[in-house]
Amino acid sequence: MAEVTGNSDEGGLEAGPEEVRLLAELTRGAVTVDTSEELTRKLVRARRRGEPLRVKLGVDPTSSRLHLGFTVQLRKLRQFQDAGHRAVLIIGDYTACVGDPTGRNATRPTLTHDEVRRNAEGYLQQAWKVLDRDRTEVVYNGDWFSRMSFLDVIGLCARTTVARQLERDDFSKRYRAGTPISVHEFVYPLMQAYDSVEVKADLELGGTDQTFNLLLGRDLMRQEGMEPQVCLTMPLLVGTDGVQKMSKSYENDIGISEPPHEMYGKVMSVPDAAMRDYFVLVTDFTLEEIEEELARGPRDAKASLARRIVGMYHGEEGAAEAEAHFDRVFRQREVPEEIDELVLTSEDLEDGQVWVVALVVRAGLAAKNNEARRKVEGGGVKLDGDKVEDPKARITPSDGMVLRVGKKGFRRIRLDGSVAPAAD
RNA sequence: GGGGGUGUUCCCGAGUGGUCAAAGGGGACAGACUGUAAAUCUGUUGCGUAAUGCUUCGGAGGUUCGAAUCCUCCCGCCCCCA
Repeated sequence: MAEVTGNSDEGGLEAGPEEVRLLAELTRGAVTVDTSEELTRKLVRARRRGEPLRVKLGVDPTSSRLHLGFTVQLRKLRQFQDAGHRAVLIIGDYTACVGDPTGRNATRPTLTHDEVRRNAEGYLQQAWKVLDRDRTEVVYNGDWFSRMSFLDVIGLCARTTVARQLERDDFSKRYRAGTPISVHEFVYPLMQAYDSVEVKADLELGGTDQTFNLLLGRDLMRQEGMEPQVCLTMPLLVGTDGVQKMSKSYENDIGISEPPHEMYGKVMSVPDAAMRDYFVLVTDFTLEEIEEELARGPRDAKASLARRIVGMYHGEEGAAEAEAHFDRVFRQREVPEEIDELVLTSEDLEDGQVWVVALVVRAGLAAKNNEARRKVEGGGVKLDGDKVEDPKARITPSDGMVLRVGKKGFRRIRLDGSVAPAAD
């Protein structure tokens, strides 16, 4: 929880009970607030003058998929909106081209500007599931960066030092390990910091990994003679592996636009130890409710978590269906209600038969024959519930037969008109 | 500009003339078990209806009966000195 330090009455602005309450609410879940005094002062002033605070969140649309990890910041931003403040969502169309080096052990692959703009559209569509669109100002940082001259860029670079950058853990590790650090990676934090100057941010939100970038924003604003922004950092949500932060590149993410049963299953695959973080960071459960849920035991608590999360993005009904599907397929090991069909034509058959391995590949449940063969040998392939153990087996498919590969892969076999009903 | 390193299968990382499709770990997939796609344990993990088969070890040539391993050139990356 955030360390909330004493209030300040500097400038004759005294914090009333309203600010005390707001401060506690708005900093809930935060790891650090630099600084609480400044935030209090800003909140008081906002109330006095009736001017909402400008709360900045920068996102680099490196992908058009928005996952639960991002919603930690988005939800915090939403909280500020609900308290009457203005969300300034910066789409880092330029910064995404540079690539944030934070936490990386290698240079990020860079994207083209077009790819980024395209991603941004899909990204925003999903962001509106969390944010209040009417109170959000969307800006692209390419608007100002594209107008800067090379001299302007040099000037920006002069605002910080190499030594300061190298103090960062990720850079110093890479430097010591002998992995490359490109010069443009030093520029990234400066760009993010400069965004704050451009949008006159009162506060910037970010994950704890963004601390360096956020604090540099304060420096830059001060250098510009502006009131520095308050920096509020949120914990990073771990991915489905329960170890690394959620990220598409680690393939441990849960996208908020994924189909309900996929989402439900992924939440259920989160290790028990990470459950509390999920409850706290991405759901509306109150802290008391969370304790109650956890007390019900890991399986039930996780099911409840999964239902809530799916419900937030797919509605109650979608969540209920996802849960029913999960219970049926994974708890009772039964065939799901709805299965994709695999239509076989006479071209797939030889004397009315198919080689199992070929069938599995044809169904798209294995990429290569070898993979399919291994699954058969490992006992993972079943036809109408009967295990097929011989990888050389040829089987006679019938209409409506169910092919199962592993725990998750199902196909209902359909024979199209070109296949004569089995004569033998 | 000078000197020294390094590039391996999805990733990390061993290998230094045949016994190498290549140790080990991670990941992934499958199985058992179960409380779930948790945890734990087991197996598999280049392609191939499998054959003394085919294609891999940055790229192109070469030496050799035989190379990931040796040589030449090229490309990428890292370090030190200047």
